[in-house]
Amino acid sequence: MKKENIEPFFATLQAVNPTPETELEYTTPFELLAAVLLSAQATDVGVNKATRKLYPVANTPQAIYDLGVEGLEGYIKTIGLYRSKAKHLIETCRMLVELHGGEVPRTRAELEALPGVGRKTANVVLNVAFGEPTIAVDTHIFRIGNRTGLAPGKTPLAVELKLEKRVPPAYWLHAHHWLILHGRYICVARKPKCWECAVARYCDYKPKTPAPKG
DNA sequence: ATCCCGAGGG
DNA sequence: CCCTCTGGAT
Repeated sequence: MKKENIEPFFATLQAVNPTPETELEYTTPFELLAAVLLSAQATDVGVNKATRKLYPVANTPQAIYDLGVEGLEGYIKTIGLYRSKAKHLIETCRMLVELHGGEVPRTRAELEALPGVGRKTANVVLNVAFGEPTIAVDTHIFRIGNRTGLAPGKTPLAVELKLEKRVPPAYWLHAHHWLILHGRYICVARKPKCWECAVARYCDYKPKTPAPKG
């Protein structure tokens, strides 16, 4: 993507969706952290389905820790990778209680020290819960960065660093959600819907399949 | 590089 | 059937 197209690319996404938000359901920083941890390689719809049952029963580190691994598994078995997620979330809850007074820490280092929390999850929590201008690179954003030529890179971290170089700082705070929603509904993995894409004119990708009839 | 791993869509 | 979904740990 040409450098001069980056500004109109984001200005257009902003016009389409002025105030983008996560579609994960949460009411506290801890509920958000747990939901994001559970969302790895899973859809937000599937995560919300589980947390709607879990959070009324247990929505604090102590309460979820008290469920135990097998108790927690009962609530999240419909989500992929549920065994490792249950194990990690229980251990994360224990650390939040013992090391952080039951609160969600606000630094990247402290977040990434929690089991099941890597760079992407930490970036989402810093952005959504604490308002920091991080750009979390997930499967959608990694795909869009490479497909459009906005921020090509061989790893998610490389794409993230390139985004911070090329995206105007004014767009950083919401860049993650603009890109993820665009990836979820328009620039989808298999057959991107270029015929209804608002930013196709700025994009390097040339569609291989025509628009469906009707 | 490989493993984990259910649900939904095509 | 195969692919994908807001990855992280080993």
